[in-house]
Amino acid sequence: MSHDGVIQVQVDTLPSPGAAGMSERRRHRLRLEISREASRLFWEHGVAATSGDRIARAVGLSTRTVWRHFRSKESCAEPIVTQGVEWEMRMLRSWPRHLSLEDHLATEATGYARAADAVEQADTLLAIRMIRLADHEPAIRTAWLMACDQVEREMTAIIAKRLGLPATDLDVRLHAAAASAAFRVVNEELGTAALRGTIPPEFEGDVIRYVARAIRDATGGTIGDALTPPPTTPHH
Amino acid sequence: MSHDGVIQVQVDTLPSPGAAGMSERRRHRLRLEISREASRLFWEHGVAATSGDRIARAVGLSTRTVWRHFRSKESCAEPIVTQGVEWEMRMLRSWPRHLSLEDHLATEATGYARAADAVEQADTLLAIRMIRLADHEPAIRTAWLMACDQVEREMTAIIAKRLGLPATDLDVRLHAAAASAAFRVVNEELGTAALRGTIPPEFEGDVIRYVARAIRDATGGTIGDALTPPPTTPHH
DNA sequence: TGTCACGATGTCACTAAGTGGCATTGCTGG
DNA sequence: CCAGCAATGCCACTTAGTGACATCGTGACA
Repeated sequence: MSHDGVIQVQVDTLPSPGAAGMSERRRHRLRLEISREASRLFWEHGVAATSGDRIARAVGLSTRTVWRHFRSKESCAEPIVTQGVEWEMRMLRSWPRHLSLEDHLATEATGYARAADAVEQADTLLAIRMIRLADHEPAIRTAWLMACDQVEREMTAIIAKRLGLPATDLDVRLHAAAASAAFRVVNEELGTAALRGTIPPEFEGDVIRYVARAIRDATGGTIGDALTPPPTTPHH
Repeated sequence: MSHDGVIQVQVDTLPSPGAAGMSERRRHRLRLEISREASRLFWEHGVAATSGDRIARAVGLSTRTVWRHFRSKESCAEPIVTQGVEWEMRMLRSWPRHLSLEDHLATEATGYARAADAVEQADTLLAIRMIRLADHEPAIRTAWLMACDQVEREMTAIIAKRLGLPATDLDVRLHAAAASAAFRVVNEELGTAALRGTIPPEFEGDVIRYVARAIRDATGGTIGDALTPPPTTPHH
């Protein structure tokens, strides 16, 4: 694999005119906009009944341009789905060494709840719907699994850094895989719950603690504790 | 989702003429045969350069028939990939309550090593190659992730049974997800190692024990121990 | 201000992935 | 030997996705 066993797929963007091209930001926004319309159409009419043409028309672009930004119809769902887990990723990325996972999640989550605006909330709803669609639409499931794949990569980097080990270390990869899998399951559960309008009993009271415990369990207890401030004492 | 939050995708077979049609066995064998040729071609020429026509010609069928058995080009890789993890699934399915995971894997693995014939070994090699191809070919990665998805389902059922909990239980799903993720990573690592012809240091001596420990860790220690013979004492 | 450069988009022709419909084959029980 | 039925083949068709080239918009610079 790319470098010693770490699976590395170019996830979506085409050969990426990104570097020297359209500002990353603008490109990203456009992709997101297309993804919004695509997701809406997928949800309303199903994937099969939503053609590339229709997506393009909905967003006011030529079909060709849509294909310039997405390699396939399904992948149009990816940005919305990815964004749906982005804040969780941000949380993990900003997890300082001197906090336990529970504490960090708790502080971040409250901050986020305040910050979320209407557009973000609508996007989150779309993301949830896509995850749910993934149930019966294999094409969308692919997008969801790809997003989870991304999460796993991030998680690998974070865990590697936290333990002071290389990202190729097998234990690191195992923990990252297990932790992100736990994350995925909780997300699926939360998603369906949100659509049903009910909260599953396990989450009563405190989702944060549940997530933190899930990750702690999935990593055999290795990931979750606060580490002593000086960055030289990983206890592996 | 299909029934309360458990993601359930019809993984590959078309609307399945299976029930009243071609004997399951024959259908399965044919799919496997197509998958063999497809995988070989994917490996030798890449996915993009392998058309449905070519696969059909290679296996001696009309293109139309190939599409009758597979919903997409990529999914042609699935049977081979799935079969690559099948024996592991068989192992887990046959895990009796009174053995620890280590002990069970140890006994089963030796039995399997003896039983594997030439065709099986060739298929396994193909499977490994597909997993490796998944690195750079998103289409194939999908197949691999789908296979892992299947493993997770099986794992869910097994764990549920072992713990005496419903398969929809959140803890069960979390453990299953974490365990099968660990499984996946080990498989990826073993695959690349096998192609390199070297054995990663972590596996020195005893892969079995490593796998067992990985699963034990990923489930926070819940899955792995022997349970006392009477089926009424899950210690959760 | 004009124009030059360049990247994004549009247009159109084309390849290839799948699907629907119907004819043909081949097996199986009577 | 025939009736019936599932599997396959064949052909026409739709649609996802690409390549090549024209056009447009914008920003830098004389």
